Amino acid sequence: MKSVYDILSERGFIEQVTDEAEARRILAETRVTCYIGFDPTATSLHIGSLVPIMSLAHMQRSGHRPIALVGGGTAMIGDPSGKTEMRQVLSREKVNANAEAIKGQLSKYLDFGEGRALLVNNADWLLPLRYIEFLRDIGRHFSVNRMLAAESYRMRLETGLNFIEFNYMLLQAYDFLYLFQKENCLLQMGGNDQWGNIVAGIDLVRRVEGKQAYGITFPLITTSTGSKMGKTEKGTVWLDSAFTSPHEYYQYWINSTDADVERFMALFTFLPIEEIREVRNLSDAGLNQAKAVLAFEATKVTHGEQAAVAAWRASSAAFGAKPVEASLFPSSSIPREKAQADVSAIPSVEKRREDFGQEGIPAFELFHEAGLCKSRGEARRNLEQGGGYVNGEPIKTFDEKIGLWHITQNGEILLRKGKKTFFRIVVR
RNA sequence: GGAGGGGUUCCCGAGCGGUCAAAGGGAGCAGACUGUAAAUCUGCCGGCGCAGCCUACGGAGGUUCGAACCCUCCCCCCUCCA
Repeated sequence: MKSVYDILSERGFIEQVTDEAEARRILAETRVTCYIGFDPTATSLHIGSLVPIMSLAHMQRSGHRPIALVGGGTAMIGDPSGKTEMRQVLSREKVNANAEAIKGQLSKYLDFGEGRALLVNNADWLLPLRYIEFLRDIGRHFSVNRMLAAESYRMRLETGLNFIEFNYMLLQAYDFLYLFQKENCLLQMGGNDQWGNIVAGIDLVRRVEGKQAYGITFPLITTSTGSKMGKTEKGTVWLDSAFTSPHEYYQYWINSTDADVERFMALFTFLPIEEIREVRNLSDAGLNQAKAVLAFEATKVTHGEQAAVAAWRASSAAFGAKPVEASLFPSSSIPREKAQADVSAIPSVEKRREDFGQEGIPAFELFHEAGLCKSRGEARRNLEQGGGYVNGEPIKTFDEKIGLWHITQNGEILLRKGKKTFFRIVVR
């Protein structure tokens, strides 16, 4: 049977490991408690946190015990690793609020049932720390010389690093020690920029406890076009449906670049790796079907089956997509029939008939109001450049009137910006 | 504390009295080509029904017909010295 190490490895989760042979062995032969830290810097996690989340989910599926650590304490310091500038320090209230929100999100991916997983907040043990004791017990184990040599600090040595940030490494290392002692946590994982912090934790465990702990880092995920993951015209792709609707989430994934499909499926869905490998043999229409499966499965993981189906319907209807063949990705629960024309997952706003008046509303105003464009000026430009449509018909001038006469049988007006951003005006 | 350098539009980065809503690049948006892809080419890229007006170059004042550019004070960052 495959161990979770094999699974993570073949799915592209592993960038570096501290002691590969041993890490492999303990993950194959014992039940391991492992942890990853999440920064409560916003009220929602975004796509960038998906790799860590998925890795914990794989751990749990393989019978190990994951700990999701919300960095309510460390967020008050700010991790300088790999950053050019100092991060803004958040207020304590803000950090607490964010930590709570993130806890809620994580429980959608992991089962925090008794003994299955753990959710902790390092504010609980970091905040009560006493400075002198901490320095004596923990600080003494750290070599400033070695810290200065760390890759994660190098960038900051050029632009400046203040003491509070320099301390970050100690706190994170202490987290590891604490979880090692309290929960017998043997493994810390994290993004590759966390390598220095993770190794510092392993070191601390060895010095204090004389025991061996382990670390795994994930590769930094970028799209093959070179941009960072999870950015769209509307900004960050969040995991919270209040910020990024399931439909937008689905659209984000289905718009993946060809070259990313296989890699993303392995990282962001639970489909069997053998089926994912088939992507290599696909091209054109087949690849587009694979993208639909990627989008569907990824949406299912964070928003659930029902939302995924709704997003699939809306997307298929809007773009006239053909159903995914039964032979492709048999493990996927994506519907195989032709999607019924249901656009209800497309973002919408309600308007009253009176709002349109006799004359109708100028298109650029409506586009702005619908949130399709950030300003009227932008709407104007898009429309002048031929990027606007009502019910599929191109809008010719930026102030073309949109009125009651545009309402279709289902009582809606369908707006579209560019090739793929749709919006519904539901008229009451 | 002393000496020097610097804070420019989403990011990098030019500008150093008018011709500056500010070069160039990146990101982004739209159009063409396509497969809801990439690459490429074209246009756009502060706000406003926009040949005009308003708001902007760390903050507050000042000099000037006119300031992102000059002066004063303040805030923040960097380097060297203490």
